[in-house]
Amino acid sequence: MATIREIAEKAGVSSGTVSFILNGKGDKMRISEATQKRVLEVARELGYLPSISARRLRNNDDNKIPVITILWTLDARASLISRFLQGIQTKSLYKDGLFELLIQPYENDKLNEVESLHTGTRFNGAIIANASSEDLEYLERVDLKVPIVLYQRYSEKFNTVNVDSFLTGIEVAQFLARKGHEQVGIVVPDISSQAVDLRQQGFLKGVEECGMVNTHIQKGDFTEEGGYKVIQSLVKGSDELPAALFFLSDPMAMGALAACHDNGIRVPDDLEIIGHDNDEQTAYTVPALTTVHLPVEEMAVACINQLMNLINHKIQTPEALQYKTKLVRRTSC
Amino acid sequence: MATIREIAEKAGVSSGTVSFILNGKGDKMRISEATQKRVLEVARELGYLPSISARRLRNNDDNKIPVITILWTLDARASLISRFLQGIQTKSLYKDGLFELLIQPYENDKLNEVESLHTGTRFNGAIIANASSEDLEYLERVDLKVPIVLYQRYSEKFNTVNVDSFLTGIEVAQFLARKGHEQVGIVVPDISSQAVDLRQQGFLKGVEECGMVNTHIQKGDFTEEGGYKVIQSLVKGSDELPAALFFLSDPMAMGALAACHDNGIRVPDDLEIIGHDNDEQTAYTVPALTTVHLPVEEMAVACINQLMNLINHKIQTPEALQYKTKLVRRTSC
DNA sequence: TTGTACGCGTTATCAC
DNA sequence: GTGATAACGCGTACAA
Repeated sequence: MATIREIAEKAGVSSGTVSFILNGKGDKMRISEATQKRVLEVARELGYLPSISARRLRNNDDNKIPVITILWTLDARASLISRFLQGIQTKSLYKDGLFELLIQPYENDKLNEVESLHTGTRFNGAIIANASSEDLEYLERVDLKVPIVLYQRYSEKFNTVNVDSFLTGIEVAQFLARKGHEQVGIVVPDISSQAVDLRQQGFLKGVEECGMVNTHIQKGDFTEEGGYKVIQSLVKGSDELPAALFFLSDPMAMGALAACHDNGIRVPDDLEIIGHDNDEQTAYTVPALTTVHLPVEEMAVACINQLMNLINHKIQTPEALQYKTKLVRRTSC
Repeated sequence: MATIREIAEKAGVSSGTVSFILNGKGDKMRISEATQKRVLEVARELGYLPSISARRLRNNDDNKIPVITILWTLDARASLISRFLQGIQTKSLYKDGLFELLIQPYENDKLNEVESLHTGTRFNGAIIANASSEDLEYLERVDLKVPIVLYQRYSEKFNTVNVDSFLTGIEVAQFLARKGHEQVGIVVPDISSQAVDLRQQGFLKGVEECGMVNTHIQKGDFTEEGGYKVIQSLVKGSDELPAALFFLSDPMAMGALAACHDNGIRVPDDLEIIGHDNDEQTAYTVPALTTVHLPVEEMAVACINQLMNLINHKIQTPEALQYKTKLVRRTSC
């Protein structure tokens, strides 16, 4: 809270002297031991916290390259950020030194508490990931001072990098229909998400169009445990199991695989399971998980490029980039 | 690159006018359409990038609460950050609003390229995670302008939050000995890491002390794929399999589980597998993975607390906090 | 629309 | 030997 000048006054020296001492240049500047000690003491008393922006402004290491921030939710989905970063890394986008990258965690549904979106005092541009419906509505409503790219969400107001989630749902349904299934189900993580909603709608539409029956819509926590519990409750219930279950998140599908194993349900013989995202681990589950590949890495690169173009005034009106998902067939389905 | 004043000059207006226009207050300030257009045009030409530190300094939203940065490597271990964040989140440390948290990715072995450690122009304090031996050596050598806490590393120069990795190695060996095994092996990720080295040394020491024989020291990539390949090469080799294999990383152990399944090696009957870290997924592998619990969540909280105390001048001399690992018995071993 | 004081740490110049 | 003074970086906002 205290500034260098307040310390100076209280210690009876000049602000320059304080600066030297606080930066360990006291000896070099031949400032007496006594003064140094006194100043350090006062700084401690006053709880001195250096102003990093003043330093930065003075040092001129600002304003050369833009600071890009990824706003990522601080919940179970935090683990998904690693693929996003890998995408940025492998394209050597990062090494070119054209921007500085930071990740800022925020609480789901509380994007409105990220004030720097209005003040513009933290970054030159932001990629917003996993925005909940509430967060999205907030974004539509307010005026932001900083260019933004939305990842995996759609909006007419902003630049977006997305995938056709509705189509994905349809395609998964069609895939299951081609395999000859009649009764299928879907498991949905209990988070508010445009992408999840669309996948579900697409799937249900596809199921109907293909003449199948959707017997289960289960909700659960967006974790392995959530998926595990879904299977447990299905087993305990009296209902017949569907032929296949589409999990809208890989971690949930992995939990389900474990639950099937524990309950003696053979996958894919007794129940087929299909996940979504194609997380790194899914190729190494037992049995290997069939899942929908989400091109996270490419989308990450696209987000950065879009944002850089926005920051560099190369884009005027919002663009919506669309990527394609792809079914990865392994053994669980 | 261009400042507001340069734009003003080129557009033939004052800097205040430019500021108003660039912030969308042109209409409110009743600045003519023509001028607004001209200024916007010049700003685009000059590639104007607002100085966020100047804004921040002016807005006085600096200097209230400290900015804490987590320096995390931008490699396969990026996924491990989620547990670290969960620890901070659940303790509501984050919600108290006593600090601002950022994650800054850096390249393994290139901590020296993170200049803000010297300039102090980005954050008030940093938690450094996963420092490689090279990075650690660098830290020992240079003078930093910012308080630091090392996570999972030990150094006399800095505050550290750690675990006794050597002891962990010994304890795992003793555990295997108690199970009556004679021939065991260890699988090590090929990254330079103090913690990994110590675990390995401890394990080998323990193996010897317990009268067992270490038959394999395998290296591999720090990923599921790396673990998978280790098993593959063991299978192809002519050597007999050891009774148990200690993987120094859970993802590798999970890959190994998959490889065993694919090669008809029954776990734990033919080969026992034990991992390290107790990642979220390990409870849901098939079979469930026995592993060493690393108290990441508690350590994360400790890191933040230590760093805050450092920033608030409450700690003078380096402290080394020590946490305990714990074996989590499941079915793979 | 303009002029300008301000926020705060840094450092080169100057003084005793 | 010890330390003071003041210009500077750049966007903001208020008085004029």
